[in-house]
Amino acid sequence: MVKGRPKTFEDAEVLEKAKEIFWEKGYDATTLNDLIDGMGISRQSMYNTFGNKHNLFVSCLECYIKDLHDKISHLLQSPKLSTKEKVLHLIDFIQSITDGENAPGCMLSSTITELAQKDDKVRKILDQKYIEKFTILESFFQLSLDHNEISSRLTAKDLAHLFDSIVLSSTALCKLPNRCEQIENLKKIFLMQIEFH
Amino acid sequence: MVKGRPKTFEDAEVLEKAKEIFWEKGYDATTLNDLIDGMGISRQSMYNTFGNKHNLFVSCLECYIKDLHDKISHLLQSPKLSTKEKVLHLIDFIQSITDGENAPGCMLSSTITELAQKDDKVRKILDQKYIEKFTILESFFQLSLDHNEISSRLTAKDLAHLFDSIVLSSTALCKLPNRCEQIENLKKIFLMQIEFH
DNA sequence: TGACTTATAGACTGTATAGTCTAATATAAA
DNA sequence: TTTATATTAGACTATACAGTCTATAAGTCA
Repeated sequence: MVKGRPKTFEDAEVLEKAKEIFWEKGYDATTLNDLIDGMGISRQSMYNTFGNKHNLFVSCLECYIKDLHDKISHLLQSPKLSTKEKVLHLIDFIQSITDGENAPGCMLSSTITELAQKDDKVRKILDQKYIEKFTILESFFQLSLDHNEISSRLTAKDLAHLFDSIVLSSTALCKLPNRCEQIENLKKIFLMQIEFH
Repeated sequence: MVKGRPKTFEDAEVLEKAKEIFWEKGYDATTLNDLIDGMGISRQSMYNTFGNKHNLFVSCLECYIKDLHDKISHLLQSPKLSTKEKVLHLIDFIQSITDGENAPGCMLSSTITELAQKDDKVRKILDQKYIEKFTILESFFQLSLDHNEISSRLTAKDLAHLFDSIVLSSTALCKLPNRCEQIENLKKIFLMQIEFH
């Protein structure tokens, strides 16, 4: 066994809390005090466990994206749902992150805007993971088209691009007051591109 | 006449330079030294003329939006262009701000993401001006539909929302490397929504 | 020339922040 | 009990930044 006092918190748990804070406030606007208050551990424990603010952020971002991809993959592979239901659930996802006052939007999207240009490490992660997410969506639409479950004037790639574009813009729009109607409308426009069989 | 040494710079000229800097780097990431270096005036002159960094930013933002609206209005009212040409020029506008390395995107869009949630004064401006821009676009599409110059499954409002959404998302996407194809594709998708007569 | 205004460089101030260090305490195994 | 590690509070450091102040020069008019 290992000598010494054992850890009194779970890394994954406090990481989750840090993620919520970064997600809500972004990287720069989040101070170390915000973090340690929210994580419920001391400053020293934070540095011992995660190295520094930047490392912690990168871990949070990777955790956020992993959860996101898992959620989307799981949804799109669910055998219980029809293709139409899957698409409607995808769209519910947009609703869930853009609804209400101070909606956080999508952390992947807002990090692109805040950090992609000035932070090389973060840009590499965003670049790679964005492609990954795109591929998940494109494959789903391609399969649905191939199996004749949907048809569209747009290609699978187009549909994935359009969906991503709506997520990106909704993440920005939800920061202005009373843009629900506009986000609603974008969702409707997306659905109009697809006919379900 | 007024006594005293006359101003040696034009407010509008140095404001224009400040605008370029804020447009490229955003509000927080722009330091006062960046500004006075770029504007070519002393720190003191900046404070005498514009008050403080925040005021200067607000002036730049208003100046950016005014230019943008003038440019769009002028384009859409040009008697020399067909409706199709006008739409193609609109789309060229997206190209022009998202093309190349370190493309700045649309300052209105990136300011929404950076400041709309934490800066009341800026939010009010963005909110109001965003509606203004939207109205310009919607009226144009409505007129074009009414005059039977275009037809679409989408309403004028839908088309304006979709166009805005593509500007917003392109402004984010251009901060990741090699996203020209995706932006190209979004433009194509937009054009596919309209039939020109 | 004198009064007035604008300009500039650069020193200075106050504040916020990331990150480090210290001292004291707690827990587990040898 | 000793050794090693974990935890915490909080002091401390270094730095970056917005904004102010000072001293000095320069242009315009009476």
